[in-house]
Amino acid sequence: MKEGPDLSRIASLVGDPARANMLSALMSGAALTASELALEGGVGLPTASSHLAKLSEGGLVKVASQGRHRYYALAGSEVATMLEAISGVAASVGPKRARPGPRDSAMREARVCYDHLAGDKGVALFDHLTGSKLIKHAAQDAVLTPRGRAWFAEFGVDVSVLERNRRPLCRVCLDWSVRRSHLAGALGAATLERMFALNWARREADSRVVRFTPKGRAEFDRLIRA
Amino acid sequence: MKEGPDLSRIASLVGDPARANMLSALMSGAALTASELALEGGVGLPTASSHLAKLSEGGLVKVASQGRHRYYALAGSEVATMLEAISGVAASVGPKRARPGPRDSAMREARVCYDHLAGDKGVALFDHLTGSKLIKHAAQDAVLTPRGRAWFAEFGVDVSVLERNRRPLCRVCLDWSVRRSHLAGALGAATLERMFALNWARREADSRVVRFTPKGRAEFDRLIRA
DNA sequence: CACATGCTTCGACTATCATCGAATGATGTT
DNA sequence: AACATCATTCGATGATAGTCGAAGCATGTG
Repeated sequence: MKEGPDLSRIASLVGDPARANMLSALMSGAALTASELALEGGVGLPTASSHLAKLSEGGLVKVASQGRHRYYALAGSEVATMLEAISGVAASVGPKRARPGPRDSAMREARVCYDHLAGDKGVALFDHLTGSKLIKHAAQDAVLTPRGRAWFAEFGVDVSVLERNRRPLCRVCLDWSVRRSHLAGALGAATLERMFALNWARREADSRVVRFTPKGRAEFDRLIRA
Repeated sequence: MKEGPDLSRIASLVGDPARANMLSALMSGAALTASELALEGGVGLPTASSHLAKLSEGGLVKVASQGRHRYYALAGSEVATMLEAISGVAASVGPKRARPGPRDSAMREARVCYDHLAGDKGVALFDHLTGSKLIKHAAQDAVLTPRGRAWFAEFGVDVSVLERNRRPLCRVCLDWSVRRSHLAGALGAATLERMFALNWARREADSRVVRFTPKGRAEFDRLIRA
């Protein structure tokens, strides 16, 4: 009863929510670790590992061991094209967003993407950073300008400390709710952390939603308007 | 934990083998009935109905009631594009045909596609029909030439009887094993039936495989070589 | 009106698979 | 060498979803 080019084999790999989220995260082109993908998928580490084994076995992702990390990435552009095509159908035939729901709109406004800020707020911040020439955006990466370094220092993020870390300072991430980029990497993480420390926002329990306080919202607006 | 454009929702629809086979069958562009799709999917009628309800609900297929038949077709070109993209990945990353298995190779050689002959044998027949100008192939349909009518009469198929039926005489169907067309419609069905009657082949139990007898194989070769 | 055909719904069963806790392996750090 | 971190494997559990038989609808035919 088996049929030709195994459509269902590939589609069922994408058909699991956790795996679909992982693949979406990899659509940015970046290579992510198993732990990062576990968070993206909203599952535990063992589960994620199992999923990644299946994706790898199925030829959708490739893995590169590097130290004690294992970096996963999409296997090729064909896979990315396929995911885009599926997204297209999902968006067109599945408005399904009849009643977005409170949780959903909150996710669109601000959410955690691994450890940095995504959603409208994340994109707004990124736009300001590029618009004011505080960072220079090039392809998958971005570099901090001298003025940007000062700007972050004033905000309370010590860039020089971050640079001692192995983790890339600036990364760019694409999210689904807006078709735009936001800041990732060590700097993105530190920025979100700083916002939490300043009590501008806090993370909702058991969710990726970031909920801003009224004060935080005002301060944030002032920050990116300056 | 829900994510953006619901990738997994769409992909899981395609992720079931029965549904994937149904969708593949619909890739020909033709509208098929629930019964036909049940055969394509290799499942019973109740199961197929359930699947079709899901596909319809999910926006992948549209349905048109016409008398006591319900004709299912792909919802749009976007869906077809997506299926092609998935097929592309399936074909490229999933040769997976390491050990095709006996059943599989038999399926490739000759199988029933609803009620007509598909696989290598079906394609070979179709090639002969077009090559010898016995039928003229145009898009989704085909028309029988006068010489073709005589050819089928000699083979033992009375075309004029078939024409009294409501069912289209000539249809063209695309199959997965070869990327080519074979003959469907009332004429395709009658041809296969005639081959069974001549004892050239018989249908394997609980399968779509058509197994040719040695004599049948020789006769068939002679038929399409003449 | 009875009957046949095509399809859907219902109910029950089953198998597959996603999930996580705990343990193990692998690599880098102190 | 001891420890910490990242990741995988194993084992057990639970839920989802595919499957079909039987019955119910709907539509066409004698």
